[in-house]
Amino acid sequence: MGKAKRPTPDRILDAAERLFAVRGFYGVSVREITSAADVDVALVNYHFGSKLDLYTDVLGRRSQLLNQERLDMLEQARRESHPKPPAIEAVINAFTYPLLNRSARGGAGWKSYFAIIAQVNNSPEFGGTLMSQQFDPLVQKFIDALRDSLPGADDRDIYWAYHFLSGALTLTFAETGRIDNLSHGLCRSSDLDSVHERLVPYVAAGFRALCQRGRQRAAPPRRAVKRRSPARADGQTTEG
Amino acid sequence: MGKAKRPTPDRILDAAERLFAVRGFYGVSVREITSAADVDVALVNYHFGSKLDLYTDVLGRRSQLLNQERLDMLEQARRESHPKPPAIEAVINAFTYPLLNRSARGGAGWKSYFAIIAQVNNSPEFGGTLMSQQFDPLVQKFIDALRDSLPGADDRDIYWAYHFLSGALTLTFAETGRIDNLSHGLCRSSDLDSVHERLVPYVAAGFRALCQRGRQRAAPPRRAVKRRSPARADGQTTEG
DNA sequence: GTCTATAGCTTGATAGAC
DNA sequence: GTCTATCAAGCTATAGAC
Repeated sequence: MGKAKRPTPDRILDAAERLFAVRGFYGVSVREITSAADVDVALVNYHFGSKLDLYTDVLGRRSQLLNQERLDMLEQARRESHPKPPAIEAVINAFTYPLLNRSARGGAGWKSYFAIIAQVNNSPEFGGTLMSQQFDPLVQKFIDALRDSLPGADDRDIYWAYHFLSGALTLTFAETGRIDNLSHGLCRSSDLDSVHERLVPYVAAGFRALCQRGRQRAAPPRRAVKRRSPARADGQTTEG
Repeated sequence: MGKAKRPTPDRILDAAERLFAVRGFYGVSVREITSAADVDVALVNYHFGSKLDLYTDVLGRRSQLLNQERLDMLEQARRESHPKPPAIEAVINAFTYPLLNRSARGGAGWKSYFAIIAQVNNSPEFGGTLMSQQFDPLVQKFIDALRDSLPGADDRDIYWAYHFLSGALTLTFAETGRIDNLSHGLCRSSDLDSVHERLVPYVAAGFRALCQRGRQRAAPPRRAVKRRSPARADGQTTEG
């Protein structure tokens, strides 16, 4: 970017984003942030308030923009398939593509943002509140779209299937390098195009398998779902 | 449990586990841990060494036991279907059931342990090293089993599909309460039996969809997110 | 094995000068 | 808007008495 000095609040947000991405909320001190941003310590308090206020502002800055993109893409998918509901692949693509695209090609700031999202989503302390605050209105709209695209599905199956999608997606954002170790370099955490190419069909198949379970419809879906094989090795039951 | 006082190292591990589960490695001080364990501050250093040593010991204590259970279950699935490889449902069940069962019915300590795993898995700092250290030898065996059960599959598809499973599973462990908010109480984070019932068919369908995909040619270049760009509403390809 | 004591720093937050 | 100065509290780690 240009050599012109960015406004102080932006400098603080940028530095905070970069540092929080690696060590999380508690692993970074306000002093480290202001030091990296090359501004005075007191300015965090002046511009943002508490450290937690800064943390939420770091997330909100990009979440807002992102949610608009995803909503636009969902609306477009709906328009294009109207009057029928779009295929779930299109819905899942609208949900995931803007994220993976920004992380892959949006620059270091976006990558840091997504790494923070991965941690927040999996935090017992912040996950329930912060994630819901940033994303739930949007997610509700996607849940509605999935419901339209999966007629007759049980809502509980849709919510859990969404939960699995959320976990797979945010672990991807963490880019921990673990799949690099595991695959001896065959796959790379940073290769988000490979992820996107696979995540959509994987998740779509999962949604269909769950939501078509137990349905006694005569009309055959596009693809038969294989019967589950009960591999309860220890004889215990897992269901109440 | 017995009223007899537990050994100091166990008291420290228990308290550390409980506190790390909520606020993570940096969000908890050694003093908080020893205070909760009702032992002296200096005893962490004496019994474990550094704070990070304690953290890894908290994980190792249960990971070891768990991995043995999962391996036993995998071997049993293999024996039962021999000479054919087991269905992938059986492999995925052996991978996930011991975890979800321990978290659901193993008591508070296990729940805390899994909450820590969720955070570590999604941590750019610890995810690559700590998770690999605790689980990769086991995961390699499961990857081999999946390969046997999915003849002809591309290894990259297997690794990425495993990655998606890992993310879905560990987000479940975090039990953040977010799905409770989202579903207005219809689903509950703590209802791990509902998770297990759905995770296995979901993941199995995802594996099959990925690994049985026709050999696809190179992906088309990525499109911009803007309105005029088609959103792949047809679901034919996921490359957006 | 346990505890006292402490070294040496760092923490988040802010009051008040400019 | 920025900076100096400071607060009261907390931090990890350890040496040394018992």
